[in-house]
Amino acid sequence: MKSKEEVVQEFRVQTIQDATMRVISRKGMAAATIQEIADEAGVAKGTIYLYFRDREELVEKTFESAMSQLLERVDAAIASNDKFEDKIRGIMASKLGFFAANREFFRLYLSLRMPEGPAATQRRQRQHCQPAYRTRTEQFANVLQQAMDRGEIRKVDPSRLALFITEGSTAIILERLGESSSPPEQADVDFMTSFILDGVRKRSRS
Amino acid sequence: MKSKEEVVQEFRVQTIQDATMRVISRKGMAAATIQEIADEAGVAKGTIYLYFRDREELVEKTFESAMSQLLERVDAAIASNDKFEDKIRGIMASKLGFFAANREFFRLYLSLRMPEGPAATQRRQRQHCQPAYRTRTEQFANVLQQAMDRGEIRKVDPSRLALFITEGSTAIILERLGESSSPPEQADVDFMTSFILDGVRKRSRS
Amino acid sequence: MKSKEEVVQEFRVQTIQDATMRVISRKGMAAATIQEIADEAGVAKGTIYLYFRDREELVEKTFESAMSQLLERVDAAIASNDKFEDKIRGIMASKLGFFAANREFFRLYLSLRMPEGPAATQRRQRQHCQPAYRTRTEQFANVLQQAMDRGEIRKVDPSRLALFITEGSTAIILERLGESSSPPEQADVDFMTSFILDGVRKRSRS
Amino acid sequence: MKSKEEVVQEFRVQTIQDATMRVISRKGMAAATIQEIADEAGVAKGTIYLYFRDREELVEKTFESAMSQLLERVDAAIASNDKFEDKIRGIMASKLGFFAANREFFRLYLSLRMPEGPAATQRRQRQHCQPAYRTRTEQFANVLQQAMDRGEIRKVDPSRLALFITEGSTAIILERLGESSSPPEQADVDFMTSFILDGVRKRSRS
DNA sequence: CATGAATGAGAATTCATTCAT
DNA sequence: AATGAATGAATTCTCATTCAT
Repeated sequence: MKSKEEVVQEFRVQTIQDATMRVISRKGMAAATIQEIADEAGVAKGTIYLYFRDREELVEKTFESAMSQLLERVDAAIASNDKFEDKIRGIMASKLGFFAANREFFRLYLSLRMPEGPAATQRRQRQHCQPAYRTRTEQFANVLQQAMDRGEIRKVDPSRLALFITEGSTAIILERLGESSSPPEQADVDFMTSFILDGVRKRSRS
Repeated sequence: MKSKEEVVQEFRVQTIQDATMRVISRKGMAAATIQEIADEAGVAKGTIYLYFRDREELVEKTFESAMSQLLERVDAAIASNDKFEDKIRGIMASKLGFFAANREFFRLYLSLRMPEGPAATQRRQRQHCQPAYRTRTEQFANVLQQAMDRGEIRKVDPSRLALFITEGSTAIILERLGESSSPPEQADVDFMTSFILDGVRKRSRS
Repeated sequence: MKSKEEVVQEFRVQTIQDATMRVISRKGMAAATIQEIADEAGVAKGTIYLYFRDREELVEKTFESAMSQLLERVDAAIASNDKFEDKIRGIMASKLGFFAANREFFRLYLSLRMPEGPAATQRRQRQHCQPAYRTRTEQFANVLQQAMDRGEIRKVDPSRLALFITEGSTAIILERLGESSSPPEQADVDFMTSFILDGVRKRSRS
Repeated sequence: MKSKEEVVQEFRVQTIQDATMRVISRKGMAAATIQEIADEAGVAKGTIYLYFRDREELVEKTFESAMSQLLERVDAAIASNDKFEDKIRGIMASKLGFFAANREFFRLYLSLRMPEGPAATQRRQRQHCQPAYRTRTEQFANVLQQAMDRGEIRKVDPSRLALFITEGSTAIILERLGESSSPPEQADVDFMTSFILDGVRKRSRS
């Protein structure tokens, strides 16, 4: 049972993280200032530092929090007993749906996925965040591995495959977010699933 | 016929752009300062402003310049009379080879591919740069369209397909750059080509 | 007769002042934050403001409170009917003993002795505190004056003399506090007394 | 032979250090902000960082620079072949004269002499500066030691003696600076010299 | 009374850009 | 043309002080 303080605490954290996401979405990672995030959240600058050590932790935690929501969705798709095709379909649909509902998160996602240089002990951002991205890709690689073991798909390097598909689908999402009018989600899910499974080669009779 | 001044001018521009690429590669977009770029190029800070209006234009021009080199390579692959599979193979090989030879460029590429928000009046980056990226993807979409017209591949939305493949293969390159020892380029080219053409579904008899 | 409220009040004030002294001792004047003082005192930040107008008053009152303890000791030595040499000895011993027992106070003492500029509208300190320091030196000047009047010592400017001796002995204390192993208090008391009375000139036969 | 750049460089450094001294004198160590120092020096905030790494280095270098001027004066007095009394007189006169001419420096001197807490990794000030103070006292202790060896003064702990005298005389200077009208320097020099040599005990016939 | 979350003024530092030499 | 010293806007983070609970 949560104490009142904990509830308030969580609410504040959530409010600030939401604001962070919105601001990063609007302005991009580098241009999102603490002041603007504070304004967006409707709190004072100092308040943010009550809940997050510094800018870095704020971004990191915000990312992880949003990411875990995505992972939950994807996990559900993965955990199903569906056959491979349906799993893929489910995963693609999860991603698409999630990002459609959390447009803002997408830019954060992209920002953090991009690796900073090795000597990146710079002002703005370190690498802590990659784990979550890695995790997600590896998790997907596992799904692929299992499908290979069960003979549902061809044997290839599951990591490479996971990467290709993950990023490919991300691009589609990115495109959708930029479009003023996109095709229905289902259409893109179908397109991706079909491409992943069968590629693009024309067959005399499938 | 170029005047001596023009030659010097071009040489300076090239020197500065090369330095820009190296520095962004090393430090990442946000941490690459004009000072460091100037040092790397062996010129004074002020000199950079003789050839580029501001930091933004410098980055943009640098990107476009490098991009056009990539496009040249890819164009060659596209222009060939090869059948679709070989074109894909050629395109993938071009990309892999180019980025392997220009590791530095890759981070710049990633930095700029990421769309900045509409209200992007930030300190360190705006969005002008997308054209070149768009161009490349559309160019690839054309290749796909032609292959569809010739009946070499199934009919799907060529833009979506181009995006998926472009980003998917980019991810593989990114991975390669991060690995201490990668498989031979050829292996990854084969993997990608095969995946693109036939997907991953196991077939009773291919 | 003190009411219960007054007792509680005094207790709080004392607790907070003690904490203040400890924290300033540990961290130095500039780095002693209200938060840390509150933590040390085991009260909430706000509580401090119930008993002290602001940081400045807190430090000032703390200083004066501790100072009055020192004055009490010194007064006892002064009030004795001893001859000058013994008074000096007593005063020196009081100071040494007091600061040895209240190491923490010493840094506060030093911090506040230093005069702040006239336009001292600073963040962390103003000048109000000098009175107590002045008082002590003047009190000592009186002792000297009396000794002069009684013909026990030579006639010189008593204020200058008081200053010189006060600060000189303070330096010895400061040194003692910094040493890992000091000579016995008595040795330093003797040294100082002897120096004050007879100076350092070698005499053929004293 | 100094190049023009070096001259300008030194001039800037000097200008900034002078301003630093004035501001610290006016406002005290803790309240002297970079902005105010910049304003006082008539340069922009950023310019200061062209010549000093950070606030700490600025204060430290300023202190050392001024200190070395004081040391020069004192050295001259020490190096003389005068007998002990005259050396003391010379040293006292040097100090008095120096601080009278550099009133501003005095507060800086006091600020830095005061030890910061052991855990003093704080925002404002570390300890680097103590060496210069130490040096000066030790140097003086050497003078005393030599005088003892030559039998000019009694044998006592030279370090303790040096401390006492150094701080005692500092207090006199401090007092002079605070007075609206002080006695002539010579009077205070005489007073101190006489006190140091002969103490205050009244003698039947000297 | 006591609390401590919230506030926001203020400090240090960085770096793109300008401009006199 | 080239330079690099100077600039100052912008940014992060701290902490004394207030005030609703």
